[in-house]
Amino acid sequence: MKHPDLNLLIALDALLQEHSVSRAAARVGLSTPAMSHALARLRDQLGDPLLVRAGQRMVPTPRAADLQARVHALATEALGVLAPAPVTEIAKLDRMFRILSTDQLMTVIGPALDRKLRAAPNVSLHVMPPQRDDSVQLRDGTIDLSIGVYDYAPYSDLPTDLRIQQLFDDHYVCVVREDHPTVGSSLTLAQYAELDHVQVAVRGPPGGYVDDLLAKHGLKRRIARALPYFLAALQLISETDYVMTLSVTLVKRLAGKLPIKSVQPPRSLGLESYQVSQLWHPRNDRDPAHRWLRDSIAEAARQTIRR
DNA sequence: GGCGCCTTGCTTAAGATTAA
DNA sequence: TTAATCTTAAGCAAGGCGCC
Repeated sequence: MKHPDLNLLIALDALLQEHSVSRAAARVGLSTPAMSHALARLRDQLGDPLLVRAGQRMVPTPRAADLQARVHALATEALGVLAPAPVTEIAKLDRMFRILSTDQLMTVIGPALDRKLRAAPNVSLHVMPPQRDDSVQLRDGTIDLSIGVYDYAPYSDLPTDLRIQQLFDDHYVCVVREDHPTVGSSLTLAQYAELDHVQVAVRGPPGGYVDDLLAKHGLKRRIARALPYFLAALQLISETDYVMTLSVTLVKRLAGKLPIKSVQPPRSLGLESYQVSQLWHPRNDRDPAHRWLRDSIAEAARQTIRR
């Protein structure tokens, strides 16, 4: 099926608005002959002269006069569809963003992010726990953005169709209750392995990175309690003799708010630092509102870590 | 006759189609 | 996939038409 040339719709609109080939040409950025050719094609296609000479002027035929309002509405709509997305006024933005993040990261950057988001009073934020594989929901559009640690499996081979931006570097520290009966300011590897552990297992069953490192030393720890939330885990730590290994930025953020103390993990364990990043689907790359959200998160992270 | 506007013929470039 | 060919639309130059 041969489709009509929709450029002719724009040309016809200009001709019916201007009642002049030369002015219509100037209006759409064509030469006069080019517009004249377009008028000839329109005449041929519609079987009507559309504009006819009346002295030095061109006047519309009844058919053209009848089409004028419809053509103008269609041309305006078409140009609107093809125009670049309007610049978003953040203060007037009315939208809900859905992001995946742990309570740990929201505790660290949440207050600073909230201050940023207040620039858009009608923006709301729905934070949900991370999934086994965040990329699924990023791809299908059910979430807008994911914040987390993506430099380990299953994300070490991050799909190339997703965008990632590093937010800040973090490393591990151990915490026990302030008046723990056996733990001082540091831990030996043997002591670390002997203690009962609390682990926050957000994405799946307990175990993982720390256990893999212990296994290299022929050691194994007992995970006495596995919880989905960091704050609940820390509350538990403050009232028991368990030990927990977690983000130093979270521990700093909560300093003085819980009766816990941070303890150097055993150096020989080989815990490495890691990067916290935000992840999104490229369909949102050029969405001004989404870009504003990403910039707000990045700036909130910078402000929080600078402290 | 001069001027302004539109049309027409020709050339060129870009995109589409077809064949190898 | 590439090259050749065809089609289409734009611009340039020139001519036609109507008015003053």
